[in-house]
Amino acid sequence: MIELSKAEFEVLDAVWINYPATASEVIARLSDDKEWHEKTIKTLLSRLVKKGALSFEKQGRQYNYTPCIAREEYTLKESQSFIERFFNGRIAPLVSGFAKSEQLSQHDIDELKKVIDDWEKQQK
Amino acid sequence: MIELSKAEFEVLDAVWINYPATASEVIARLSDDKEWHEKTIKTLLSRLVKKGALSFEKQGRQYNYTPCIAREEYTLKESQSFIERFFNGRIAPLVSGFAKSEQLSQHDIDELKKVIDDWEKQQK
DNA sequence: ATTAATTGATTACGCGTGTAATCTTAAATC
DNA sequence: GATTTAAGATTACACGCGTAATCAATTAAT
Repeated sequence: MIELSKAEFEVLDAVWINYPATASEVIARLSDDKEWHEKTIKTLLSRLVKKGALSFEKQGRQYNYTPCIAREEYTLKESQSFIERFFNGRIAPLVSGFAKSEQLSQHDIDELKKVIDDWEKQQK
Repeated sequence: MIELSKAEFEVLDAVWINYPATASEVIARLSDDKEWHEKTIKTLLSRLVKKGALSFEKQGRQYNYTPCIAREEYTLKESQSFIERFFNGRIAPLVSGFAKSEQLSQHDIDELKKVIDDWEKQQK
């Protein structure tokens, strides 16, 4: 699995919004939330390329970056390893922890029910 | 929030099994799964103390370590920040990702249903 | 055609982490 | 009491990461 740092993931996340994307586009997308210097973001883009998380094509003197993995795929892997580390690979204890600490809203519950519903239909 | 590295968490996890625990006990508990040198584990114990995750009492020339936080508390915080980073703070998409990729067993579903059930009883 | 601007490449640097080795001191043994 | 042992304290060291600054080269502007 490609291992990304926190900052790298946030940059990749900005690329996933819409791609291919140039460095300046990514910088623009991040400028609202982050106080990152332009240089910092470019460093992170390079590191993402080096790690094989982004590819690029030259377009004039700029690069057009494209993710090499889908967000869903990446977050699934991360979720798996997270749940493995903290909950022995079982997902219910995580949800249960949220429930116990009042972190679940009715909306969350409805969504979870739907996920379960869909799963059961799928099974049949 | 106390920030622990991966290795630090694994050592703390070995203390949570049963405490207070001496360094040698922790080393023994970890010896099955990990190839860590005794010195490495002692370094990690010290760092956990320094970070405020463990306290200790001298017992002869040994230390008796005790966690300063409950496992549930720590994993809840970690879960929150994980879900925040990857799923915008919503838990259902995580579960949904597992479902879509065939990572859920009937057993998981049953557990999840129970969590939901308990939550709803609690609500009423 | 020069010059200015901008892009990516390269270099920088302190801190945390994984992974111990060495030092110091106090307890256990002879 | 002297010596060995073993526990924690201190030191080490390379690599990744956050956070850029500087360098080199190419395009845009004048």
